Amino acid sequence: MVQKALQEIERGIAEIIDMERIEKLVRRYYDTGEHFYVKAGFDPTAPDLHLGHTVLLNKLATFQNYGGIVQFLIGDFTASIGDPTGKSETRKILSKEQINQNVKSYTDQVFKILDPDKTEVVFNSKWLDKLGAAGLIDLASNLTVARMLERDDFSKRFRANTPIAVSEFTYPLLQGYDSVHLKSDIELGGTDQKFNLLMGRQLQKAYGVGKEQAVLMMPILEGLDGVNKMSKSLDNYIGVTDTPKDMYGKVLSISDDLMWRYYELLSFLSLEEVAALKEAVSGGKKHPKAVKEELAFEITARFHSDADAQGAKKEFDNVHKGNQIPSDIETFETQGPIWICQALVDCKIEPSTSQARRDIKQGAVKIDQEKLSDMQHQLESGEYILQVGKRRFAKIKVQ
RNA sequence: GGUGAGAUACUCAAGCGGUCAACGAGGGCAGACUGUAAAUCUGCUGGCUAUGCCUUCGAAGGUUCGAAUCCUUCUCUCACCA
Repeated sequence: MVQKALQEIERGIAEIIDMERIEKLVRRYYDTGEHFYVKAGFDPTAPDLHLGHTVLLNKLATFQNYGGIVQFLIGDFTASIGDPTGKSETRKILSKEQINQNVKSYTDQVFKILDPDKTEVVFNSKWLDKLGAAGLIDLASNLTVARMLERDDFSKRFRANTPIAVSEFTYPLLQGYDSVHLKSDIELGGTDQKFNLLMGRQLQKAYGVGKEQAVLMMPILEGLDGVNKMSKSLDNYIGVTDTPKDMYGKVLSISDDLMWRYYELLSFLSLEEVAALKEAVSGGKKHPKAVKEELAFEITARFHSDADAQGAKKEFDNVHKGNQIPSDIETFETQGPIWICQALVDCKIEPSTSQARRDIKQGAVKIDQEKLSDMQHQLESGEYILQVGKRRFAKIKVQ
């Protein structure tokens, strides 16, 4: 039983520090029923969860099955200060109301995956507000600058002569201090968080908490482009609240290589089953697209329903195999006659008339499935389906 | 505090008085090929019913017929020194 639990815990992880400790905790749970605490920190600035987050959340859910109580930490303190990390992208300072609102939509989504009865939502402003200057200095004395510069992110930027604000040095410290306060047994995070996660261990020791948290790192999920990490700001994400149609379509748009990565990190199929699929594809027994469809279906069904996934698949096949118009395109009304470029902008499928002209020039614009070449074309009264490229559609009613 | 270097479009990065809406690369969009995949090839990539006009090269002023390019002040970054 314990063996099975440990196997499941280890699946798909990138790196683990102090596995012995995790083993002890799980074993103790089976022997005595005593729970342990698993911490994971979240930034309240981005309330829209995407599949990249679910990699971690799924792992947290696994721990809940084996005695873990999740400490769902909202980093509201840091968010209210602002973070100079992103080059020019200065983080907006959030108000309390905004944060609360974000957290609500956050937890609504999170509890689709996590068990609310085994989750404690905590805010780090509760103890960090009280830390004070003296506390911060005391905290900072636990760390040398040289050590701080070992962090990958910092050393790179230091060498590249890009600015590093002194305040940034405090983030790892504060994150580690959270672990001190919460007396966490295990902390989960992405591999990019390694330094910060280890800081928790170090500080727990320094502050005599009596335990040093084990650290478990999940791989970073690549976004749709297959290169960068999945993130909202890069617009290469699949949101857990995406419509079934979008979700299905987005999964199918990833490359074949990336598909295997998604299978590994997102699918609930056993590793053996995935290996079998891989074998079938490389042996030519299965078409990669068919395998990708299965994945798209699984993921869509998980966040919506089987019926929704069915519908999404049908719609997709109609549009792309049958070359039909999607069923749910937006309709706009306007007065005619209207210049085609203006109409495209009004329908929000082109950002500017300049861009519309360029696309017409390249033969990317269609009216009722017919390619348009006349840039000066006027739409008379009637109803038209406008299309730009393969995936931008709109219906327009001209009076 | 002193000295020096720098800030250019989504990102990196040329340009250093007119020919600059600004080389090049990446990214993005589109076309061909496909499986709305990847790879590859091609075109486009500030706005405006446009062989022209308008707004852009950290900010504000100035010199000039003319400035991203020269001068002044300011803001920010980096390096060395203290």
